[in-house]
Amino acid sequence: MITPPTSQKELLARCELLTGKTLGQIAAQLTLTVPIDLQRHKGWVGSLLEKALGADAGNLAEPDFVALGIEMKTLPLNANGLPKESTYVCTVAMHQTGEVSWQDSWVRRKLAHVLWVPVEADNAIPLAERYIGQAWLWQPTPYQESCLQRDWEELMDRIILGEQDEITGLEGEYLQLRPKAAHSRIVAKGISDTGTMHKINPKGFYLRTQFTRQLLQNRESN
DNA sequence: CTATGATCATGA
DNA sequence: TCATGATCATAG
Repeated sequence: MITPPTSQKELLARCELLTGKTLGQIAAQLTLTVPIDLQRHKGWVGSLLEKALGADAGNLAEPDFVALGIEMKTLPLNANGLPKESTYVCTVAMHQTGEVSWQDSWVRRKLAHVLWVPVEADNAIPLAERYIGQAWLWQPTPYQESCLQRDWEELMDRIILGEQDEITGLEGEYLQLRPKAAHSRIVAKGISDTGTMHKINPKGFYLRTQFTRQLLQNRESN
């Protein structure tokens, strides 16, 4: 187990050591085996890089680097070097609905300070041969945050009205709400328009690739 | 079940 | 081709 970085500088220094390495090389250093593909190991790349960088939050609802308050996200890149998938942020909180503000929302806390780690994700490249790109730290600009806040407030308004089941991934310019569960039959507690609990399929917030593509493009300014 | 980490797979 | 909805693994 690698000790957590004690400073932002140390974290970035560790990232530099990973830049230009392959997933196979990193796995070898940690004595881990590389799966054939990600079909049954969807979170493998993220977990590998967390271990390599010394993330210590485990599966707690905390930023990956607890002391630094920094969340790490891998950014899967397609053959053109652009983000390939949306980025999961967190599940929608179904408790305390009606009294959550953007300022203390889970989404805002998660995205307050993010270490983005680009990783090749073109399926034509064997997993072990995929390269790590240069990671960078990001904090939302006031404009970016206002966009996220607007999407979040629109979605939360509907959830508070008990319309969570009607929300589709089509809504939200940069932040969307999509299913997030082991499968579509699992149920969680939700809230109806009358304020009573009922069963619904859990959903989570995701950043659209359009948003992360802009972050990648503007990464020098962050 | 909920949290962590995400990508898969299919329809449009 | 690409985004939405569905799904996979693991820990507690």
